[in-house]
Amino acid sequence: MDPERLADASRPRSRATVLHADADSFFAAVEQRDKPSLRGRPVLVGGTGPRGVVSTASYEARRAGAHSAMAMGRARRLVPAAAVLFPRFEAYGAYSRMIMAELATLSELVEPVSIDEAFVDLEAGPYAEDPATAAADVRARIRERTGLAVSIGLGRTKLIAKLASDAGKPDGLLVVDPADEDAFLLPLPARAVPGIGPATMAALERLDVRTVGDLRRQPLDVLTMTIGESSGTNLFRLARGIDERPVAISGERKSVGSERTFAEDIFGTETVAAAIDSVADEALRRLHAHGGGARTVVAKVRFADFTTVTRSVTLPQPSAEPAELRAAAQQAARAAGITSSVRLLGVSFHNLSTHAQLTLAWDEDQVGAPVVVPVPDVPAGPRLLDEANGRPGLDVEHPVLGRGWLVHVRAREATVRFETVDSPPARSQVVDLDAEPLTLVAPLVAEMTATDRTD
DNA sequence: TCTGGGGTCCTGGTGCGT
DNA sequence: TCTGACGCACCAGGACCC
Repeated sequence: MDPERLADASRPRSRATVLHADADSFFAAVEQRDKPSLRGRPVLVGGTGPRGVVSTASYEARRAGAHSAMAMGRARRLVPAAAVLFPRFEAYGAYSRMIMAELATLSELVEPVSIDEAFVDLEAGPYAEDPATAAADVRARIRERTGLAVSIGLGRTKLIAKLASDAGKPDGLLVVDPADEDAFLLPLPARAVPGIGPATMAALERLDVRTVGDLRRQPLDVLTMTIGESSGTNLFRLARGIDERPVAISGERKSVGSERTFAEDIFGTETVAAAIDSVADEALRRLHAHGGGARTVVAKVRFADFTTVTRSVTLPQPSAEPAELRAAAQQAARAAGITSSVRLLGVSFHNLSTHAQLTLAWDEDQVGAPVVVPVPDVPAGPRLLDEANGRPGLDVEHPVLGRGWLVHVRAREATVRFETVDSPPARSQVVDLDAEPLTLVAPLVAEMTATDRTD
C-alpha cells in the first residue's frame, strides 16, 4: 500500500471515509436464509436448554418483544410461534468470510470487530473520492452473494460510522457528512454511544444526562469524578465527535477460555473437580487451536445466587502441557472456596505465548526440548444423530431424502424438514432413527463458498 | 423456567524491589 | 538499618461488547 495513504488514514479526516458494516440480526438471518420454511417467520437463535438465553432474534421476533440476552424461556412465552434454534457457528463463520471478502475489495484496511461487523478505511483504498457509491455497491454485492442484508454507516470517525450504521438498520445505508455531524450526534440517546452500558448510563442519569447533547454539556472533571478517569475522558471526547482511533487490522488474542452453565446447579468436591476438568479440557482444546501456551490460569465460579468469584494461578513460566494447566485450573478453583451450589464454571488462559516463546522459556531454564502434548480435538467427520447430540436447527442428512435440518428429536424419533438454501419450503417429517439413521453433517454453506470462488 | 458465552479493557488494591 | 516514594507486576472484580 502507498505509505502516504496509510499515514493519511491515521490523521483526522475531512470526509466521511470510515465505513462500518453490520449484518442485520446475523445469526437469525443466516438461519432464515438456509431454512426456507423459516423465511418471514419469527426465529430465536440461542441456548435451547433450560438456562439458555437469546443470542439473536429475527426482526419478526423482535416485533413481539424478544431481544438478545433475554432468557430463552421468556422469549418463547412472548413469541410462542418462534422457531428456536441452536447456533451453527460453522455456517455463520462461512457467511462472515464471504462478507469480509467483499469488504476487502474496498480497501486493504479492514478491521473485523466481530463475526458480523467490520470497519473499513476507504481513505486507504481506491474509493476515497466516492465513498457512498462504494458503500452502495458493496452492500448490493453482499446481498447478491450471501442473500443477507448488511447495514452500512459512513462517517469521519469510527464513532460516527458505527452510530450511522445503527441508525440505518435494518438494511440501510446512512452517510453522515462532517457538516451534519452535530445535527446527527447531539439528539441521539447517550446509551447509543459504544462504551455506555447499563451501569454508566445509570451514573449519567444521576447527572440528568439523557442525550449526547446533554453529555457534551458536562465538564470534564464532573465526568471523570462520576465514571473514572479513563471512561470520563473518553466520553468527553466522543461527545464532541473527537475519535482518533484508526481503523487497524486487529492484533493478537489476549486470552482463550471456556465456561459452562449447568442445567442444574452442581455440588460436592468430586463433582465440581470433575466438572472443572471437563471445562478445562474444552479451554485446552481452544488453546491448542490457538497455538502455544499460557502462563496464567483463571477459574471462574458462579454460585446459585449468581455471585461470581474468579481466582487465578500464575505459573513460573508459560506452559502448553495439558496436565500442568489442568492442575493449575483445579488449584485456582479450590482457591475460590466452593462451599455451596455452583451454577457456572469457567476456565480461561491468559498471558498467552507462541510456540517460539514457549521454546525460549524452556531453553533458558531447562535442558532438553519442551514436551508439548497435544489435546485431542473433537473427532471430526459425520456422526449418527441421537437424542444426546441432536439440537434443533442442526444440519442432518438422510440417505434417500437428502439434506435437511432437525426440528427436534425425542427418544428414537426425529422431526426433520428436508430443505436447503435453494429448495422450496418443506413440511416436517418424522423419521424413525432405528429404521432410518440420520447423520449430523456440516452446513452446506461451506460448499456455496467453494462454488462461489470458481465463478 | 429471570440472568449464555466468548472476549477486552479499566480500576483499585496489594506486594515487592529499588 | 529503617522509611517513604515510586514503578511494576499481579490479582480480582466490574463494565462493556457482540
